[in-house]
Amino acid sequence: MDSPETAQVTISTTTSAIDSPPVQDSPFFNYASNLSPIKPVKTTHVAQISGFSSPPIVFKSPRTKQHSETNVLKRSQCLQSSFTEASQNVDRGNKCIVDSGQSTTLCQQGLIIETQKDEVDEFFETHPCSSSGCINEFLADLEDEDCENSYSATPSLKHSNDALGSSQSPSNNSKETTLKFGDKNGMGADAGTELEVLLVSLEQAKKDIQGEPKSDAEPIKIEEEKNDSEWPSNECPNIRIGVHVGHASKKHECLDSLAQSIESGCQTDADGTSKPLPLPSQIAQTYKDHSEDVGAVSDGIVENIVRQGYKAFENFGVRRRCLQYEEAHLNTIGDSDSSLNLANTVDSLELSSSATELETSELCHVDSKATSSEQHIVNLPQSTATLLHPRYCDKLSVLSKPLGIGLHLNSIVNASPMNYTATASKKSADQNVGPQGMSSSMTDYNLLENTKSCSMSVTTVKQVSACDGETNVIKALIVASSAISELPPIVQEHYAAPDDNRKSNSQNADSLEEHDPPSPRKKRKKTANSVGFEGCKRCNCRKSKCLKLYCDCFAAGIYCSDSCACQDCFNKSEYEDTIRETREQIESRNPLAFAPKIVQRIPKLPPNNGEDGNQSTPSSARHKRGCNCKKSMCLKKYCECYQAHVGCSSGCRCEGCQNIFGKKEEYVAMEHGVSREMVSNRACKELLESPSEPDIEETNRDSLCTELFNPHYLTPVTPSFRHSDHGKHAPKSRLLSIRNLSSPDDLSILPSNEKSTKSSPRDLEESHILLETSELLNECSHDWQADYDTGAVGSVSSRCDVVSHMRDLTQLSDTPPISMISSTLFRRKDNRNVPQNQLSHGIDRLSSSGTLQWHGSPLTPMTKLSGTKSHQGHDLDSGSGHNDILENEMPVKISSPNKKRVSPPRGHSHVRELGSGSLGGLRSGRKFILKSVPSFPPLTPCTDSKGSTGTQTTYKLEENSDKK
DNA sequence: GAGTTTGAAACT
DNA sequence: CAGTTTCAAACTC
Repeated sequence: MDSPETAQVTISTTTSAIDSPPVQDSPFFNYASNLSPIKPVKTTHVAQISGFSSPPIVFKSPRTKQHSETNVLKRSQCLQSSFTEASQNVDRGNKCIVDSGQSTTLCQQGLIIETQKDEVDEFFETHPCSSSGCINEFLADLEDEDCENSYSATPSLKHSNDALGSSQSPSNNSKETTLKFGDKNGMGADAGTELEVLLVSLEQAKKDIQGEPKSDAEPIKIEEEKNDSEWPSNECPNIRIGVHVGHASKKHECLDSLAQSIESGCQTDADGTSKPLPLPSQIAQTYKDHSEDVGAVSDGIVENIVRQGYKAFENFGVRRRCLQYEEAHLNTIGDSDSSLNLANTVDSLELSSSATELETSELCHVDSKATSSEQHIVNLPQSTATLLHPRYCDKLSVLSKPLGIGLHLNSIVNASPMNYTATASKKSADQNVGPQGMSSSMTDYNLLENTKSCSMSVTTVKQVSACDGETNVIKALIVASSAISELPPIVQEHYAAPDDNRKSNSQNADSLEEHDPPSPRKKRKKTANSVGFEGCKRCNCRKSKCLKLYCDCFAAGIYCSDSCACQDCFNKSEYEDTIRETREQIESRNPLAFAPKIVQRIPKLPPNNGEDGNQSTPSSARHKRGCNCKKSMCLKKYCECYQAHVGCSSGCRCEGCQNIFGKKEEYVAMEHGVSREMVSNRACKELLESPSEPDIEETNRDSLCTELFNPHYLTPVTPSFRHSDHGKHAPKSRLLSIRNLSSPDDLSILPSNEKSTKSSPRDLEESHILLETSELLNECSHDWQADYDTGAVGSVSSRCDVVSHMRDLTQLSDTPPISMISSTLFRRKDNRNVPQNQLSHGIDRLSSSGTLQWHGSPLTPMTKLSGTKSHQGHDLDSGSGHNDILENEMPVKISSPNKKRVSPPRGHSHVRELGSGSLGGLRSGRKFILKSVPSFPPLTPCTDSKGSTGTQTTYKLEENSDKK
C-alpha cells in the first residue's frame, strides 16, 4: 500500500512471467494445437487467454472426483494460515486497523460484494497468470512480511490495503462513510473490504476479549461446538456447502487458527496499536444474544468472526486457488523455472482445497492433470463461490467465458426452469471443467448460467447484506448453498470418476463399459432422471455411433462417458482420429455444425416482463437458427429453444409458438419496436423526420431522443440497423455488429447491398455518442462489473445505470454497441489517455492489458476479429481489451429478414464476407471475413476425462485485405 | 419399460 | 433447395 512501486514491480514481473510463456505451450494447449490444424488462431486465443487461462483449469472435470479429500486438511491449514497471516498482518500493520463502523456501513450499502468483484478483477488483471514466483511471493508476503509489505507485494493486495487505508482514515476521522473501494480504475478492493469486515470483527473481538480475557481460549471451542450443532441444525443441510467453508473437516484447526489470530489480535490491541472501535451492529447483536454469559459473549463474537473470517478468507483462499491454479497453468505452460514454483504451487493448491471443497468439489473440478501435466488440481468450489460471491461469479463467468462463444444446444442442461439456477451453476461447474477444453458450445451457456446464477445469488447476498449485515449474509449464503444443494446426484456420479489419469481413466471407463455395459435403457433412465442437472449430455445413441450430430455428446464436442448408454460408441478418446475426421466431414457440410446454437441477443423484453423464463434464463439468448416446431408449440423439449430456455425469435419457423421463454411473435414485435428505439441521436432525428416512419412520430419523441443515450439504444447506431429499419421493417439485421459477425448466419442474412458500408457522417456523431458512453463506462466500469455479476441492470449510481444497460447489451447480449464502442472509442480515446484496457475492463471486466481477457477458448468456435488490429491500441496477441470483447462476445445475431430459417451456409466456403456496414470496425471501410477454422480442440469429456476429441471450428473474423 | 411423438440431422 | 429418411431424445402410457 505504501509501496506502490513495489506493487508495480510485482505486476510487471507477473505480467512478464505471464506473457512470456505462451499459453499454447501448455500441454493442454499443445495437445489442442497439435490436433488443431489452425494453430494461429488458437495461438492467438491462447496467448490472450493466458492471463486467464485458468478457467479450463479451474473447473475441473465434474466427473472427476479430485483429490479433494486429501486436500481437506491442507486446505484447512491454508485457511488457517491465511487467517492467521491476515490477522498477524493486521495486527502488525497499524494501518490495517479498520473502523468497524465503516465496514458496517459498507455492508449496509451492499458495497462489499460489488467492490469485491472489482478487486477480483483487478486481482486477475494483475495476477492473471500469476507466475509462480509471484504467487509464492504473494504467499510469502502474507506470511513473512508485515501488512504493509505484503499488501504492496501484489496489486490486489495493495488494493486491499488501499481500501483498508482509505477506510482507515475514515475510521480515524469518522467522517467518510464510504470507502474508496473502486479506485479510478474501477478496480475495487473487495479483498480489502472483505478483509476489512473481518478485521472489524477481529478488532471487535479483540476488544471484547480484552475486556474478558478469560474467554480467549474457550470461545473457540464453544464456537466449534456451536458450529457443529448450529449448522447442521439449519433447515438446509446444504448450508454446509455454502457456509461451511472450511468447517467441514478441519474446523478445529481453523478455529484454532482463528482463535490464535484473535488472540494475537488482542495482544496487538493490548499494545495499543488499535483504537477503540465501535461494535459492528451484527457483532453487537451477537454480543447481545450471548451477553448472558461471558463465554457466550466471546463465543458469539468469535463465531461472527469465524464466520466472517471464513468467508473472507475463503474468498482469499479462492483467490489464491485461482492464482495458484493460474500459476499451475503457467507452470503447465512449461515455465522452466516452474519446478520450484510448481512445488509451491502444488502445495498451495493442495492447501487451497478445503473441506468445504470436499463438499463442493463435486461442483467444480479442475483437473490439472487432465489439463496437462502432473500438476495438482485446483478444486475451486465454483458453485459455492459462484453462488456465494460475486467475485467468484465474476471469475467464474470470466473463466467460463473464454471457453466458448455460444452454447451448443447439445450442451444445454436439460433442467427444468425451476432448477435452472442450481442446475446452471452445477452444470457450469461440470462443463467448465475440462482442461482439455470443453466444447465451446457449452461454455457460453455456462457463462450465462454462471452469470445468471451468480447474479441471483449475488443479488440475494447483496440485498441481504445491505439489509442486515452478517446474519443476512449468512442467510444469503444459505440460500446460495441451498441452490447448490439442489444439485443432482448425477453430478456426483460424474465426479466419481477421477480425472487423474485421463487416458487411463478413459480406458478404464471403456473397459468398464465393455465389461459391464449398462443397459441402455437403464442408463437412459438414469439420464432422464438426472437430466436437469447433468452438466454433460449423455447420449443413448444406437446407430449413429455417436459420430453424428444426433449424438449430443458428439455435437457438444465432448466424449461420451461411461454414463452414456450409447452403443458402438466411437466418440471416445481412442477414436480421436475417427472423431476428427467425422467432425471435419460434418463441418465440411456445415461449418457451423458445431457452433453454439444458443447465442446472446439483446434483451428484447423489458426487464419487468415478468416471465419466469426470462428470469431464469439469459433473456437475451436465442437459438441461433431457431426452431422448427410444428406440433410442440415450443412448449416441450422437442423445441430446441425451449430446451435451451430461450425464447423463440424471428429466426424460428415454429408454428403456434407458445414458448414460455418468449414467443416468436413477441420477439418479432419487440425486435421491431426496440430497433426503432435504438437509434442514435442523428438516426433518431432522421427517423422522426422520416415519412417512412410515421408511427415513430406518434411515439414520444422526447423519450426517444432521451433513449438515445441509453446504451441500449446505441446499438441501432449501426448502419445496418438503419438500413434494416428503413428497409422492410423486418427484424432483419436489427443489430449487426462485429459481434454479430461471429455468425456466418448473420452474414448470410444480410443482403450484400446492406452489407456494404455506408459510412456516413452519422458515424461520427454516433461515435461521439459512443465516446460519451465510453466515458461513462470508464467511470462506471466498476459498477459494470457489479451489474454484470448480479445481472441487475440497476447499479449504484444512476449514471451507471446507463452503463449497466449497456453492459447488459454487451455482456449478455449482442454487444454491438460495446464492440463498436470498443473499436471506435479506443481508437479515439487512446490518445486521450483513456486507458483502453480500462474501458475494456469496464466493459469486459477482465479485459486488461493483455492479461485477463475473455477469450474464446481455442477449443471453442469463436469469432475472432483478428483483422481489427487498428482498433486496438495493442496488438492482437496482447489481447487488448476490446478485441477480446469482440472475441468473447459470442452473441450471434441471427435474424432472418424473411423469417426463413437461417441455416449455416451449405456447401458454402468457410469464408464469409462481412458487410462493413454492420460492423463498428467496418466504419473504417474494413471488410471482415468470417472464417470457419476447423480445429481440433481437445474436447472435454464432461465427466470422465477421456481426453479430447474431435475437431472444433473456430470462427475467425479476419479483415479482408481486399477492400471494396 | 415399451411404444409413440417429435424435430433435428442427414440424406437424396 | 426441398423433400425424405434417419435418428435419438422427449414424451406417453
